[in-house]
Amino acid sequence: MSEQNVNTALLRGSNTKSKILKTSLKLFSSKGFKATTVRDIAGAMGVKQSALYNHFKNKDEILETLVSELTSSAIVRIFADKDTQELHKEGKTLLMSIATTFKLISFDGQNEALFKLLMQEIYRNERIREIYNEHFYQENVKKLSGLFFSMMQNEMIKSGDPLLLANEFFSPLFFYQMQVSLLKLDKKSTSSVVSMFEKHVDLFWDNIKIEKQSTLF
Amino acid sequence: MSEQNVNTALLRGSNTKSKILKTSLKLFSSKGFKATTVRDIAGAMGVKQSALYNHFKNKDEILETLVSELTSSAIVRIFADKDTQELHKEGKTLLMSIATTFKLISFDGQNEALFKLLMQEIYRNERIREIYNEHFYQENVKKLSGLFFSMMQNEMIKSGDPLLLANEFFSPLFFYQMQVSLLKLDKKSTSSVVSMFEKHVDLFWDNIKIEKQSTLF
DNA sequence: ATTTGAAATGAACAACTGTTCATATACCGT
DNA sequence: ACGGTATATGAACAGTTGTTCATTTCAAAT
Repeated sequence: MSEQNVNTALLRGSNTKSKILKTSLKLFSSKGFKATTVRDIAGAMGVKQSALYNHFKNKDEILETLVSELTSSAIVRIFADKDTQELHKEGKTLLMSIATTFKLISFDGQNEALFKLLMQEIYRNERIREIYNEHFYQENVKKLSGLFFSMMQNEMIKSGDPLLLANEFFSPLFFYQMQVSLLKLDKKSTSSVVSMFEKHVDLFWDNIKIEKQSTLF
Repeated sequence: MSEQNVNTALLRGSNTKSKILKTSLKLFSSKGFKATTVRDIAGAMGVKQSALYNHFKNKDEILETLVSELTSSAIVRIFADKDTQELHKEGKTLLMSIATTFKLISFDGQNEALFKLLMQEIYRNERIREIYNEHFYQENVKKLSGLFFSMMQNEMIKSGDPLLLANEFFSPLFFYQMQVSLLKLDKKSTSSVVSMFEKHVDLFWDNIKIEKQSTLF
């Protein structure tokens, strides 16, 4: 039975490995890396602690693997599909879709956990700080900056410092995302913060757009 | 010798207690609470671990005491001296002084450590989350909101949603403050971020102010 | 000089930590 | 059916953790 081959091949090997990663991410993101014990992880997946050492050299390697996944996660790839294709969309629509991507991250379990892991370990783990800074912050702000520069040249928005605009557009989105993750921790309502993502884009666009009425003359 | 009395009174009792707090804050804010051992704290102040238990019931009580101090720290009291007296200042000047307060926090050792402690433990410590949310976020945003409302009534700025404006003014300041603390960790230059505090106020004010030229007619 | 009380010490504890390793188990290709 | 390989187990380890406590130190008040 080749079908069973495939099944068991998936069940064996990499399956428990990915289960370890999944369980570890859940625990690390809620208790923190240091406070999570190897026994916690094993216990949560109904296995003895020594079993984990068939898949990972040690506890640190589990974290390192999770951190590596961060690079390819949605958190870091806000512009993933967008970027060039949608560049010719109406300006505000593009900004809104970026804001929505931010917003949705908070409501996907995997991404939310990765974000919480990032926030909790960023002050202790130099590698995480590096990924945050280069991939999450710098890269996205640079792309935003380029986007605003194009918009200025196309006379869609007022001219100014594109990098400043990028930072001012980015930072509230980051802040609201953090607020959502904090509110969800205490099971509080997130609705008022969630609406801020769109309000931010509305206000931001109103402030930078070139008024159409002046094209009359 | 009454002079010696005063000296030894200061040396005894509360002095070692405050030294424990100072040392603990330094260690907690750089390694995290869980990763800092009682032996670390005692060792850093040249004393044996058991000595700490004459001043605090346990390790948690040290953290709780530090967290309590948070409520009265500059981090939480952005509006401390400002508020009512300066309300009649020119609008932009007031906003700029608030932004400067934010900026200066990152460059005062004590406040910087408290901010890092806050950021590192906010996902694990419910009390810290509560203080952050009520005193640092809600309270300041509410005050900002009232400020913008007054400015709208005095026709200093365009009318709109004051709470939205407050959030949009607050969130970049918070973000830049976090950026500074992260850059300083890796001993990187903070100059480009530091200049953002002022640029933020400049741009923000330009967007909300009522153009003076229209008062000509 | 003696008493007193607060603060520091040294030693020890029990619990918990990450990790190792010989052994057992289950499943695959042959 | 068999042998091999990957994975799981049980038990143990050495080190670290927070905390306790009887004893000592030492300056202040009597």
